[in-house]
Amino acid sequence: MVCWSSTKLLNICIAALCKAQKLEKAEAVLIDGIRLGVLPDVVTYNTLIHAYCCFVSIDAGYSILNRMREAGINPNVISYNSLISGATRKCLLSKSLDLFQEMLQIGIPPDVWSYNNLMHCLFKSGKPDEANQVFKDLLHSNLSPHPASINIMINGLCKNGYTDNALMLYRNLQRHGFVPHIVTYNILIDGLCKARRLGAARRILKELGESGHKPNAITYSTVLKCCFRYRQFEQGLDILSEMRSKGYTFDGFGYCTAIGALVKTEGRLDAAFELLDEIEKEGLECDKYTHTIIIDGLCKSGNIEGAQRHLNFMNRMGFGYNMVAFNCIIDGLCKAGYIDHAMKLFKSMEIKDSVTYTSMMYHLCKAGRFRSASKLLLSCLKGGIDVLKSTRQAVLDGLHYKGFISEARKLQSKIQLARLKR
DNA sequence: GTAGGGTTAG
Repeated sequence: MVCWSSTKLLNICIAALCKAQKLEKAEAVLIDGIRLGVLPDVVTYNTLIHAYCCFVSIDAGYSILNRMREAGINPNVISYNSLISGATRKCLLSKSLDLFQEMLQIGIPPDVWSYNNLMHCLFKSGKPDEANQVFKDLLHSNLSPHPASINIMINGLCKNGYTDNALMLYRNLQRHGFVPHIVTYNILIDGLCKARRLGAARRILKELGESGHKPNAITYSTVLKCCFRYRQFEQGLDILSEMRSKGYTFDGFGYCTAIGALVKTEGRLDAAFELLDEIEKEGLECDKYTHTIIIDGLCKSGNIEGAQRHLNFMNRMGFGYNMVAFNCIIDGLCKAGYIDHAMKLFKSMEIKDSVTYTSMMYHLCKAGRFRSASKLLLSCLKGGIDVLKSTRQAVLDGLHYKGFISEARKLQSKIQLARLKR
């Protein structure tokens, strides 16, 4: 009795450490436990398998399976499901299939989640026919499908371009008493939107309203994304205000979707800034990607000072070094004709990438400053930074055009040398 | 355990 409860304690402790990604500590606790006579059980090892699959690798998870066998504990369906779901997450189809097969061979009967994971993995790997076969196997087995099985099917069919089949399956199941969940509605709305089937998407949205389920944050960001994708800006903004008036919950993700779409598709910075205010009021967070889209939008609209101010604002907010924003500002400065200013900023940057270089070189070439561009190209070659072929060519052509033939030849040979080294 | 993504050059 004492032993049983101490194993349970051990498991709670290991589970907490695994959840915090402290795998080494979890292992240490396991070793200490064994030394004190607390025997790990199948739950202990399954917890470790799950954690290793999540944070290390499937192979690391599998080695725990071997360790548990050596300790005289037989793996169960949960051990295998953890491995298969890990493989599914990483889209390792052959591993998923092997594990499923292995499970059957050693006589562990798969449960509905084994099937679900396998279906999901097949869909993610672009094998809808095979996934459909697994679904049929599930229906013919003595197991009953979980609501998630249906969702995985509908989602997989949509993602693989079989929106009609997804809709047919949905209607068919409904006739047989299937009650869709909010997840099902969201999957269908997204799938139909992406397939440009807006009428059908609207019908599902209406059904969702009539079902008694409440649309959630995912529903809204899906619908919003769809509105902006098809340039229905006013409708998108209407949906936003409708949500506000009805007091629906909306998360930062949804706001970011809306802001990004507004700026990228039509340069609607006014509306974007309004939403940014609203995010703050709601106590939600806007991520660095969305802030960077705003900075780029400001640059593209010619408001480089505004972009600079927004970058300063990001710094004050505690966002780290934002190379992409610098790249946007450099590009904006060049396009506005302030190449020297851009060059100064370029030189001050702590970290640069191929975009920084490509952008700067392109504009130097455009301004006829081929020798400066050539210098930058040389430092790219030295630093192993990739540059677009067209930009490389522009530098070479420019040197030729200006009559710097020997410089062009030297550069050409250095480009070839760099290519050979790779 | 299944649903909504992402930033910059050319």
